[in-house]
Amino acid sequence: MSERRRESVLRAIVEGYVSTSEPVGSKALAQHHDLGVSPATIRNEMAALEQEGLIAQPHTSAGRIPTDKGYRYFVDMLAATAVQDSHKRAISTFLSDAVDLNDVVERSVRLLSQLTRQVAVAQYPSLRESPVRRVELVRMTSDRALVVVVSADARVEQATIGVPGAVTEEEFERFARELNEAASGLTPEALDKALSGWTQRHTTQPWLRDVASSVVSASRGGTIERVVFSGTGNLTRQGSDLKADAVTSILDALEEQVVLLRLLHEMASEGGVSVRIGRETGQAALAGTAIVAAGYGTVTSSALLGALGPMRMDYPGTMAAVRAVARYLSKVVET
Amino acid sequence: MSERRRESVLRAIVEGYVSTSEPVGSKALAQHHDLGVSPATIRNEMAALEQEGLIAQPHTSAGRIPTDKGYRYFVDMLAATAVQDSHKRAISTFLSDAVDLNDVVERSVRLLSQLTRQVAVAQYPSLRESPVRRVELVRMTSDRALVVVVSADARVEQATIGVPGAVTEEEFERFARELNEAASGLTPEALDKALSGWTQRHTTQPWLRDVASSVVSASRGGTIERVVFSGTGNLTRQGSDLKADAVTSILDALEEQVVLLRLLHEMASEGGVSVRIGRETGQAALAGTAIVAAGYGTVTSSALLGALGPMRMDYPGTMAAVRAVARYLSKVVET
DNA sequence: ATTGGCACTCGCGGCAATCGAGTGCCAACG
DNA sequence: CGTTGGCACTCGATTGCCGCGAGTGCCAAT
Repeated sequence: MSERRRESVLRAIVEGYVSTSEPVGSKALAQHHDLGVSPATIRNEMAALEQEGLIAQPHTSAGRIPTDKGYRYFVDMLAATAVQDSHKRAISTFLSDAVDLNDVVERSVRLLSQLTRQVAVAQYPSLRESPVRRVELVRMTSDRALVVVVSADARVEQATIGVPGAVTEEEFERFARELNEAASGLTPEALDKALSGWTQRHTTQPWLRDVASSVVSASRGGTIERVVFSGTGNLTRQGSDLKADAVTSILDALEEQVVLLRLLHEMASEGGVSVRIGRETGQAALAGTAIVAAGYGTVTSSALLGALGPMRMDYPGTMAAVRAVARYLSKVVET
Repeated sequence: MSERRRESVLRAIVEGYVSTSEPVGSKALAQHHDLGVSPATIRNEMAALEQEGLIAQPHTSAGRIPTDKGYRYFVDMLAATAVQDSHKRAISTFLSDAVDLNDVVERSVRLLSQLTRQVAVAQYPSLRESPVRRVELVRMTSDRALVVVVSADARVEQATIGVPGAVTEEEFERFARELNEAASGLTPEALDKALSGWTQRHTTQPWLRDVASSVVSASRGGTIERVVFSGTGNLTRQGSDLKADAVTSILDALEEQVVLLRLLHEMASEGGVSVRIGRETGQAALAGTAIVAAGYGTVTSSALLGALGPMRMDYPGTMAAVRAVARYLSKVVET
């Protein structure tokens, strides 16, 4: 009972089940995957694998299918698979003519969902440390103004704040100029100090505090972390194991975002391409599904990109696609 | 055979089928909906309704279900239904503390999906005629700049353009100032003229044309029209008639956006709450589904909001909810 | 350790019988 | 003439049964 062979059997079972979506038995396995052993031997190995909890049989008289643990073992013994050439080409043509960050992320997620035939999710870069490039204060009505913050990496954040009607146009313009001078080029930490100094000098104008705080929050993290997704149709597309109520809870979880964000954060800390299978997600709503994710971006602005689908998933292919898109995305975001 | 009664029968069939999702027969109908007639009479009416193509029977020995046309007739004879008090309260509490337009639209769509238990869709206001409030030109790197346009209704649009490296900081700043002066307060038409004049005066700087065109396109329509949606989980939630492949094509259509946008545009022209049932949508992907939509916003910035679900839908309730949210949304957007 | 053989399990597809909801039609009634 | 009760008929859904075959586990032989 060489360890070697047992792994081959597991691999064959996973591959067989993934491609046919039907439990695979000892006979078919011995025939097709030309490992020079008889069905009986394979049955022995299978029994052992089942003992270890790596495979299971749906009913007594059926073949075996991998369990969560089985998929996990399979993934762990996987060497990195090369990306298909067609995929490579798709990535560069699809992403080359994106116009801004929004567009890049949106295209990426759409592309990834097509390559993997799964639901693709992407978290927007959170831009923790992005310095402020410019701040604009625009008065919209007599009692409301818009704060527009342009960060060094071409992101534009906005917020609405209240302004006392008593503030004249000239005063307002002056404050706007001062603000711009005080804030330009500063990182969030420096910004915080500089602006608190600024508001201190104008204690008669309490609304400036709102302005300052919105600028600071825009520079650090910007808008609330957001997740976009694409390819939800793949969840119900023919060949998906997922039952209707499973799909429902996945869709709900996607829209909830909170659940997903927490999970992605956890995965982010692992580096490289990280995979969560079934229960490993820790989310009841995601039972029966697996997520493949990879970080993208630089140290200063990092986020995640991934694919979500039924546990019965082409892991090598999906991992390769996720890795490739993440890598390409990193390049684009960095420049 | 009073016209009156036949309509009652149709109404009863629709209501029955909507609530139970099972074909309704003459017997059950006579009993539950206390119209003082015998099953036999109802059968006669049913035969007539079937003749007119308003109802149909799935199999010979089953009750009747409404056809597209039947639902349409039902909807047309519907008087406006009052909104539930709980819904009213939900709307004001849910939308009251939204911070900006994005937030308002996002909350609305989420809310509507909860109230109707359908997929809610919303188109962002397209702001056709919104004058420009301010234009900022920010140089990001030596050869790229960001154009930020703030429109009079507090929308911020952005675009990236290329700048020749030869342009100095001083020149750049001067152009930025000129642009701002030339563009402020102008409507798209005036803007177009003013900016073409401006670029004419600087024929040595062809990149200014890019700037001008992005400002103009930002002021009219702004970014590409976008549709957001929420509640996709409702498509597969228990009680939905939709079969898996129907759900797939709906999800695909939602992500496609183009299809949906065209449909919404058509519906926009009808005013009030407009309903499209089954084939009426004109989209093969939306067979078996119905859309209830209403416009929101003012004359200058209008867009649509709606609910999409299986044809077997609570039309009165959905229409009331859509109407209510659209009305509330109009109020918020207007101010 | 591997293998062939063998009895056993059990899901699935096909088939027949039954059931019952619902219909259409017709004759009778006010 | 519209309404109603009665009745024969249709046909999908359910149930029960049977045989098939894939797949297993175990055991004895190599």
